[in-house]
Amino acid sequence: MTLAAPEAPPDEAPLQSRNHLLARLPADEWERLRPHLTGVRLAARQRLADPAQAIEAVYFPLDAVISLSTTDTAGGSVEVGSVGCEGMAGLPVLLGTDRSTGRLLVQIAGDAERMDAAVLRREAGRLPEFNRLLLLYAQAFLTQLAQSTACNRLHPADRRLARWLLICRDRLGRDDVPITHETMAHMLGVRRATVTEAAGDLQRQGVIRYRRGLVTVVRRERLEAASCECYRIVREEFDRLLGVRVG
Amino acid sequence: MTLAAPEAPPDEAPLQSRNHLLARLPADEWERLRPHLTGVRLAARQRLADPAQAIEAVYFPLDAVISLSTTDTAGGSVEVGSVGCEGMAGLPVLLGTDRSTGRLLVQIAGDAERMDAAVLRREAGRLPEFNRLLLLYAQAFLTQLAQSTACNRLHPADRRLARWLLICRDRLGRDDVPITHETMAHMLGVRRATVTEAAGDLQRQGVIRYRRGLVTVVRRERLEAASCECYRIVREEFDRLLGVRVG
DNA sequence: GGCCGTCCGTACGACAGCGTACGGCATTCC
DNA sequence: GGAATGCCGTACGCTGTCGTACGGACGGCC
Repeated sequence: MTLAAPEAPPDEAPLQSRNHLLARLPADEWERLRPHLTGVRLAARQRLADPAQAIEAVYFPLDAVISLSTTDTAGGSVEVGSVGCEGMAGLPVLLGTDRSTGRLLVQIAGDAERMDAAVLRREAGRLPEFNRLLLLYAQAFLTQLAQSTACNRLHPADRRLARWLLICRDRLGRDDVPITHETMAHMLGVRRATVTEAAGDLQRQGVIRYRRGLVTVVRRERLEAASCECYRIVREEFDRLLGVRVG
Repeated sequence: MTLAAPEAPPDEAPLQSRNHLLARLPADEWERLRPHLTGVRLAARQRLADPAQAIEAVYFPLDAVISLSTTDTAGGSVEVGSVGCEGMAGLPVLLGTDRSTGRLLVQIAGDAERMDAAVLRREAGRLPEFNRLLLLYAQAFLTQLAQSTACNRLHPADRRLARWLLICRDRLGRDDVPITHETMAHMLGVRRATVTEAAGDLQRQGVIRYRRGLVTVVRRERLEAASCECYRIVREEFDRLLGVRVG
């Protein structure tokens, strides 16, 4: 729910974006970027980029969640990172290439601001604060990947599930997460049955509740206790670098 | 072994660095950076940065190998990425922060060029090609992390060992890799015994040979066949972005 | 030459997670 | 109302990896 500025007619563009990166821009840079942003509605399972394909546009989610996943030739696939209102999908464009490595998939439907890749490249060179913020975000994303690498090796499935749900809740900005066991299994790189068991435990403990494709976080603090430390570590790094509370 | 330019006295600085990033700089930028580089010898197990500590300098390895690893409070630790002559250790400095996330540890002793963090920040802002190359390297490193995240989740220990050995051989630039099973176990995040078994298999197949802390790659192409596809994927991305043959 | 620290081989029980599979229950659509 | 479909619960045997542990071998050092 966006609160329009009191003086402005309700259908005018808001003074500040719901995307945390865009919200931190100084007024002049924000004004300059606004004409290049297009509000779009992203549908669940929509593909925004495929491996080895050119990235046409980058996306600043408002309440959508986009996941970056890698598939191997044997058919296995795992999420390696996710992007919500705290960030931007399409970092390779910023870093100087237009090819995606993984697959960008809309995980949870919602709104986002879209910007042409060419515009991003041009404006990042002209607007110093925009550029600085995006590079800081790249560093935060890198931390997220590094932690996930360790997490996938060291931590059991139930704690990783708790972590994933927390992240998703934060990115989404509300407690109702529309998602199925099947999808979570793909994200975590485990069997669906493993998710069912772990989620069942969490539900019996009253931490979450769910039914047919809708998970509800009931006790956030206990979910955090059930998750591995990777959640806290990455979150604190985002706070430190970008000063955004992602939850 | 560096070949000095024929006309120059043998003890003068070489015309081009053995570090692939530095080697790709145009002459003017290289000349400008050279005074700020200090050749250092890195000893095995030396720590170049610790979690949450300020990064004082970045390193461009010549034939040393530096690994970035993450430790969790339970004591587990895994390598999340490694840096050799193809890159630079200390990306956070480029991206706008001076705090390290993981631990930078010298994996294999060797030479490197050292540059003060402050100098890197300043010169990256002034030398466009230097800046461009470093950002491309950041993207390549990101790909490496993403692939490792998936790899740790999807692939069995023996294939990951083969991959790790290949990477290390490439970064080092020769077939003799001075390393113990214990250290490899730490890097892969597995038991020492698991490494012993997997390495024993490779030795029996004549792919590698080893004795007391020295692994020798005998048949490179068969090692590549034994490794998971992650090796090839990351290598091709490095080639594509930076045009360096890392092996 | 003998000692000792480091490094490697091997073994055994335990267990998390896998692959597969079947059945029940909610929706939705006819 | 009935059928089809998607989603979730549960089960069973299996495999990779773990934790631990002991013994042997190499190499440096006194």
